[in-house]
Amino acid sequence: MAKNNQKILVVDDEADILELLKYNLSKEGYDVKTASDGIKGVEIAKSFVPDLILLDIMMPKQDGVETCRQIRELPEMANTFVIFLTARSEEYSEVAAFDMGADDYITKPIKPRALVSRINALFRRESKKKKESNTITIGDLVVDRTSYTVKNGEEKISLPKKEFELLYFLAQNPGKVFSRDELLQNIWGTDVYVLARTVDVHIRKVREKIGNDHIITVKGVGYKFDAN
Amino acid sequence: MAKNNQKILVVDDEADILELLKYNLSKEGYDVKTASDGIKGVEIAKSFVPDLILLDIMMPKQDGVETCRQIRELPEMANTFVIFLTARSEEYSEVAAFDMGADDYITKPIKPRALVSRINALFRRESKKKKESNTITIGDLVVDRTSYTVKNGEEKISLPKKEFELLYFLAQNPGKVFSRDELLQNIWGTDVYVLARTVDVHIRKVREKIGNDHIITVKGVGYKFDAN
DNA sequence: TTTGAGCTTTACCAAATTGTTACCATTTTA
DNA sequence: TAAAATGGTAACAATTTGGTAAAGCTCAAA
Repeated sequence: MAKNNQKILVVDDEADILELLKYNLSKEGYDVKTASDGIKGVEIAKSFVPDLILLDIMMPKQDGVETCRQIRELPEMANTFVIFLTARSEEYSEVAAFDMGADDYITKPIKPRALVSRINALFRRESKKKKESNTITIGDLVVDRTSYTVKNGEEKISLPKKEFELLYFLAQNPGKVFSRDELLQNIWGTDVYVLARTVDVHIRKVREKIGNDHIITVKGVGYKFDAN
Repeated sequence: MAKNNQKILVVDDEADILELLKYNLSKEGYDVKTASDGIKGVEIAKSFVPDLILLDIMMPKQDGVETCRQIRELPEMANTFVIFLTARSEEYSEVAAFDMGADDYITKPIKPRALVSRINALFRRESKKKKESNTITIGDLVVDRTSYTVKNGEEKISLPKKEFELLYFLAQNPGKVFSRDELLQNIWGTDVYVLARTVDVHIRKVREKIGNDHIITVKGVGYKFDAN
């Protein structure tokens, strides 16, 4: 049981495979749903919005390549990985698959342990990337630490240091309320003595720039970032 | 009866299956009730308020999908898992099922041991999540200290400090009656002198926001939180 | 080194919200 | 029915926060 919270959708026409994968991935802590053909797969993907889709290529009704194409057209699935499952013998063009936006492919027969560790690695890499790129995407905001900018839809806003740090810190723990003192501790450091009301002013300036909908005041407690 | 305290409702028209599941799940420490069709299932769910419902899809009178839909409309069932039981052959739409708010489905024939471990895993994951998020779930209410919010079904309400503290304190000890003085001691602190009737006003405000069904007055004694 | 622009901090006031008390109506209990 | 307890309302007090402006500070360019 991992600390994980990632969502995975498995699409395959063989019930055995669905069950095998679901069992192994659930055990690992992933939130797994399954679909038995491509059309259902797309449907479920729309509401489930998984982080990763395991997609059988050879399926009746609608093959994996076409399914992948449809998924790639959905904007909410822009950050979703797609891994194809393919029988070794199938001469389905890898090229076509990668052209459709697949990120990887795995050949059957599937070895559960290998698959699981590969997927773990995928997510590890991804979370590492995010950490390194120092970017938080949350709702309609992209908070980018490398450039100290916030992108709100179209416009890219550059924030001064303290304002940025404040926003970045709050956005790292969306929903969690921080008292002014906690914010001072974490952003200003323990050896700086500044009045707590300083935080208010910065909050105000950040709000002025990104809008009032993101940072919420909890009276008597502090501030929190809310992802709507 | 083991350490467990989770409630499971099994709905299926086949008596054999009801018995099989009830036996195995009870042995595991779950509090299991059964219903032999969808209509009865909904009825029992209303009073039993299970944490998980195992729902046969193919049933006379009222099928599982419709039953699930009805259950999803009940606010007190917002945190209840639904797992469909389906014969492999049935071409009942998974999509419809997931759309109705199912969290999973299990294909018959049922393998008791696999089913039990799957359910155990489900609850383990869930309880871990809750611990991490510093949350009390009680009936249809989710009281979240990290965000100072109360979720009553759909709507998320943000409470100011005193009101939240009061609700949180009562919800921590559901069923236990506290006198006004005890509440003042615990929430206001020992060095604050406030009239006991102040508590009443706060209780009233909390009730105004979350409804009158949760905090119960015990005349001559004080207040308690009741999980219905 | 000086200067100046922009950032950070402080101070202060107004506005909004929350907390407390008092009082009367209503309900419950004896 | 009388007494006690609680609900509801409103006024008042206290606290908290938003907004504004000015002083202090930093850093880079001249």
